[in-house]
Amino acid sequence: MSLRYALIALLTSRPMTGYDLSKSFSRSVAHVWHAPDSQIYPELNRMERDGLLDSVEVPWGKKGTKKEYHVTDAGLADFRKWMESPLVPQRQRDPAYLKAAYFDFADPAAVREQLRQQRAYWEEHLAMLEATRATLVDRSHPTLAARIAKLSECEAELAVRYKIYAYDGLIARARTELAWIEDGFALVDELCGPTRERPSCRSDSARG
Amino acid sequence: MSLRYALIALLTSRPMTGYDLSKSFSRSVAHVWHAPDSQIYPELNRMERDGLLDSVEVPWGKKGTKKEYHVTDAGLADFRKWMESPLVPQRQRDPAYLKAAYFDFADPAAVREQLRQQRAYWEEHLAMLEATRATLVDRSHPTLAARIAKLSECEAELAVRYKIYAYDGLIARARTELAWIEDGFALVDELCGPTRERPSCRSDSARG
DNA sequence: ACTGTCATGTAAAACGTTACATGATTCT
DNA sequence: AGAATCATGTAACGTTTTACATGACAGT
Repeated sequence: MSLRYALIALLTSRPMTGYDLSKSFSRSVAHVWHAPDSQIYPELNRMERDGLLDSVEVPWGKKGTKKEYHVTDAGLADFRKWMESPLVPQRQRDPAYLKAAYFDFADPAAVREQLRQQRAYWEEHLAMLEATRATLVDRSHPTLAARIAKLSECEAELAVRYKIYAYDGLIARARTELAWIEDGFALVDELCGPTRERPSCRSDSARG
Repeated sequence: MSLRYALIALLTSRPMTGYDLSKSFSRSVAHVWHAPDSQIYPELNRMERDGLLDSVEVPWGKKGTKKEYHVTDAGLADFRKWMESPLVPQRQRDPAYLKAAYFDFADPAAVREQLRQQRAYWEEHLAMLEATRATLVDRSHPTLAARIAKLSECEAELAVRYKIYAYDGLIARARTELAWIEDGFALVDELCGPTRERPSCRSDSARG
């Protein structure tokens, strides 16, 4: 159901086609809520059917047309209702922690390799979050710019600050993950030795 | 697919019935991977069909029987293969951050209420994680105790330390969330004032 | 007899992923 | 002419949630 509200959130800045949305999505909302194109188009159709969106056919080139969606009053009301409704706490679901709890079943070499991959992923993710945060601070982020163009300076300040706040949370989370991964390297070194592939006490009984 | 490996992980400590598993689940693995009973029983059947588990019928009371599952060699091999295979990075999917980015669409009062609920949830979750971590440190955690009973002291040390490591990560994450929530309170106070329900600049144009 | 725990699911719907499928337009 | 981008999906499959459903056993 959050996909629906992520789409409304984007469409409050300006009307967009499904294609625009799927592009904007990957540049902003996807950082908090990933969705592929194949989920976006059908959801847009359902939202229009449910009266949350209207669409206008816009000519495109000589023969083609595209559908530009905009949020209806009902859609905006629904979005506000969701925004003010209590959040159901997220269920934990993270394979990385599940694996970490059972690292003793894997080779130290495999453990280190996974930690390296996780570190690479989170470092890249963090860099992207910080870059995006910077475009919010200087208000050059396209979706944000489109949104605040319609607002007073004071309202714009609110919109910007909350977006920065969300990214600060994501950045803090990424840093926490990276610190945990570094602890993982230290732990493997301590338990298995920095060079040996296996701890000296390791026997087959623990592995079969 | 992680449900399957979470179940094997639990069953490596001792054979269990579906009921045992669903109880153990909520006391340990559910902290990293939630699953309801209705998902566990069918998955166990599929895993037995796939040769990852064997089951023996155990009499229960006068007439009843129950099925006790244990991991097969194929199951253990599959688990290890998964343990050593690269992790696909998790897609971000967190409604809390999506909402936070659009807090300007909600009443400050509603925002504060949601922050309070989130804080209550994470404080409780953190307390549970710390309590569980303590039972790992003193080795009184039932599933862990069953597991390490079969291991040498040195192997047990490995198993225990990695589990503590996983909980340390979850605890760090919970603290990061709580710090972010506190920042949220401070931000709402700054932008909307500590007592007023709305920022002075607020007009209808930003809300419809 | 009643309550709580043990025991095991089914069914339907919602949600999400992956692969496939097609064609027009714009830029170089 | 070819490549990149714009545009819009369908189909099949797998996962997850929610609600429902049933009954035996153990302790008071």
